[in-house]
Amino acid sequence: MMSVDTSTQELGGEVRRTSVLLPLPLSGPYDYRVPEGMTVGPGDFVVAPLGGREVAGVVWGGGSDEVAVERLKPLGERLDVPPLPEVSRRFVDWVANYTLTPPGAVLRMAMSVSSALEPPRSVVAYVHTPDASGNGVRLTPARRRVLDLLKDGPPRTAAEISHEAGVSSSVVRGLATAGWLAEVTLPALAPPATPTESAPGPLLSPDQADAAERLKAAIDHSAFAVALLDGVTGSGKTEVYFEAIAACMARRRQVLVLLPEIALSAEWLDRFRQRFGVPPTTWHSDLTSSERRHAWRWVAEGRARVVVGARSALFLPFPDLGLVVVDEEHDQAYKQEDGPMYQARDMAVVRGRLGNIPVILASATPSLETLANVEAHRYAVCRLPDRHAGASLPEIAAIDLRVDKPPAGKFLAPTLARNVADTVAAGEQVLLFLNRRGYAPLTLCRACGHRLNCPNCSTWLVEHRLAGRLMCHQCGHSERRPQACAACGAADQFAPCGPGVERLAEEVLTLLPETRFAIMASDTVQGPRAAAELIRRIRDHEVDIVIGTQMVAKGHNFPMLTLVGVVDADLGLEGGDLRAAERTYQLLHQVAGRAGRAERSGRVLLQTFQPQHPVMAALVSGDRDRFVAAELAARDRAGMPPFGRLAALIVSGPDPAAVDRVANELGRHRPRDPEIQVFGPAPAPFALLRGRHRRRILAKAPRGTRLQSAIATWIAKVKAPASVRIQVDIDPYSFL
DNA sequence: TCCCAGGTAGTA
DNA sequence: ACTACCTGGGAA
Repeated sequence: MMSVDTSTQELGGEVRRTSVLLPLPLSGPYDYRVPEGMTVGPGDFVVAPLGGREVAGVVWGGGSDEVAVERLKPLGERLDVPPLPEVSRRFVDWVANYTLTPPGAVLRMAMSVSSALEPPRSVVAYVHTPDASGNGVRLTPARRRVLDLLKDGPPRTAAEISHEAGVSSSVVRGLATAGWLAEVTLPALAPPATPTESAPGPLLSPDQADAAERLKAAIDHSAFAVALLDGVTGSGKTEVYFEAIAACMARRRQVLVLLPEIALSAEWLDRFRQRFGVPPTTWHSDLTSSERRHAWRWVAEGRARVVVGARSALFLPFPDLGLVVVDEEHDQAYKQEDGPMYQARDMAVVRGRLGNIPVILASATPSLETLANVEAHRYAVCRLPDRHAGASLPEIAAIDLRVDKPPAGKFLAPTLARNVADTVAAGEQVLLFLNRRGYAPLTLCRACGHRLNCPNCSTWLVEHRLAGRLMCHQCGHSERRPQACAACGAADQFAPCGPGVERLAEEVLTLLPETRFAIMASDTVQGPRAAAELIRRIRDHEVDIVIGTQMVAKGHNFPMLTLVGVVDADLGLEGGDLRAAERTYQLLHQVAGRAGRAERSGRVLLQTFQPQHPVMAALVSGDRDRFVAAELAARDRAGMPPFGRLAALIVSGPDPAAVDRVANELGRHRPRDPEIQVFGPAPAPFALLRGRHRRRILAKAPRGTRLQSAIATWIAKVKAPASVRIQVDIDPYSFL
C-alpha cells in the first residue's frame, strides 16, 4: 500500500489527484488527475471523463490512493458556477449515510438542473421596429395585438408576448421574420428583488408577539435550535414566522421555507407578497426547466433571498442559509417515497444543525415525533392557543352511522343531510369531505362477483364517471368500462360499490337540485391555476357546496363556510398502519379547521361507525393532549417510533420467483443482533405495483441502535440480479 | 455460424 | 446513468 505522499509523486514531476463526486449511484467519489496549470478546490463543479462520456460532478476532497496513479484520467474543465458550499457537501454525505443511499444519488438531487451549470444565457427579447413599414405583410388581429402590446412597453421575450397578447408563438416568429419586430439581447433574467427594508408587520396578538419575539431571538443567536410553532388553525402561525423571516433577511442571510404542496399554495405566496412587497423564489416540480435553472443559480449566487419550496428545495446550494421553516411539519408529503427515501422535516433539522442555524417547525397538529422531541426538551415550543381576530374554534360532533343510517345506496346520514340543507338555506356554505377520488372505489359484477382489477397492480380500478373511465390510482392505468364481464360474460351487470366524491355529488344533487356545487379533487382540478380559480369561486360564494378530497384540507380560508361534513371519518383508520390514528386525527382536524374561520362560528359533523374511537373522541372533545399522550404511550409500549426505530427493505422486480428468492435470502441473512427484530419477508400490501412484484421486510430496533450499519452489512451479504431491486426505507411512513 | 437481444459489470 | 461486453438462442 502506497502512502498518499508517494502516490502524488511521479518520476517526471508531481501528479495532483483529487476526488470528484458524480451525480450517479456509484459507491463513492472517484479520483482524477488534476491537469497541469488547473486549480481546483473542494466544492468546485468540474467536468470529469467517465467511461466514454463526460459527466459534471463536484470536487469532494483531496483524493485517496485506492486507484493507481496510472489509471487516473485527467479532469476536464472547471465550470463557471459558485462552488457547492461546504455545508451542502456535508449535508449530502450525511443524508447518504443516513438513508443508505449512494452519495452520488443524493448529490443528484442537489444538482437537479444540469443546465444551471452552463454559463447563464442572455435572453432574446423583441421590440417594435420603429420604422417598420410592413413589407407588404397583412396585419391580422393577432399581429395587431402584439404590436399594440409592444408599442410603448419594455422589450419582452417571445413567451411573454404570446402569453400577454394571447397569440401563438408562431405569430411572434412571423412578425419577427417580416421585420415588424427587432431582436434585442437582454442580460440574464434578474432574480426577485430583495426588500431593502421590509414593510412593518401586521399588528400581532400578545401570544403572537411573544412567539415572534422568541423566534427572532433565535435568529439573533444565530445558532442551531429547533422551535415548534404549535398553533390551532387560524391562529396566525404564518404571520409569526414571517417575523422570523424578516429578522433573518435583515441580517442578509437566506431563508428557506418548506411547504408540503407548493404548487397549490397561491394563497401563501399572496400573503408573502403582501408582507414583503416582493415574491419569493419558488421551487417545485411544476417549474419549467428555465425557471428551475434560474432559481438554482440565484440560490447558488446568493441572490435568491427567500426560497419557498417543496421538500427537494432542501438540497439547493444555499451559500448562506440562515433559517429553515417547515410549515405543516406533520404533513406526509414531506416523506419522499422513491429514489433516496428521506423525511424532509427531519433532514431540515439536520440541515439546520450542519449549518448551525435555527429551524422552525409549524403545525396545528404536530407529528408525534416532534411532540416527543418537545417533551424531551430537544425542541423549544411556542404555543398559539387562540384563533386570531376573535374567530372561535368549530364545534365538532360525531354522527353514529350504526344508529343514524343513510338510506340504502346513499352515504349521507339524515342528520347530516338536514344540516346541509339548513346551512345552504341560511345562505352559508358547506364542505363535504370525502378522501376518495372518482365515482366508486370498486366495481364488481353482480352475476359472478368478479372485481375489476388493475392489470399492473394488485388494486381495484376506480370508476371516474365524469371522465368515463376506470382508473388505477397507483400506476395511472386507465380503460373504458367494459360492456360484459371478463369472467362470466354477463352484460351490464356491473355495480359500483362505495362512494367517491363524484357519487356524493350525485347524491347532493338529488337531495338539493337547486344548489351550486363544485368537486375539488386532484383529477378534477388540474394545475395551480385551476385550483386558484376554484378557490376564488368558493370564496366569492359562487358555490354553495364543496365536495372535496384532502385537496381542500390545505390552509384555505372560506369566510362563508360554516358546516363541514366528514362523510367517512373512519376511512384512514383502515389498514393497520402504525400512524393511521395520528394521520386521521391530523387530517380531520385540518378539515374541521375549514369551518367558521371568520366571524361566523363553524360546525363539524363526523360520520363514523366508531364514535368511541380515541381519534373521534379527541376531535369531539377538542382534547388533543390526551389523545397525543395515549398515542405516545402506546407507541412507547410497543417500542415503535418515535421511541423505537424502524427500517423497511422493499424487494421488487418483474419476476415474482426472483423477487421471492432475494427476499428469502435476505430473511436467512437477517442480523443476529438481539436488539434488532426482523419481520417478514411478507408480500407488501400492494404485492404488485406498476408491474413489479413486491416483498417487504421490516426491522425494528430501540432508539440509539446503529440500525444503518447493521442493514448495510446485511444487504451486502445478499447478491440480487439486476432485475431485482432492494430499496431501504429508513423511518418508513407508508406501510405499502 | 452468425447476429441481435437482454442481462451484467464497470466507470477513477 | 450509460455503455461496452458477454451469453445464449434462433434463423441462415
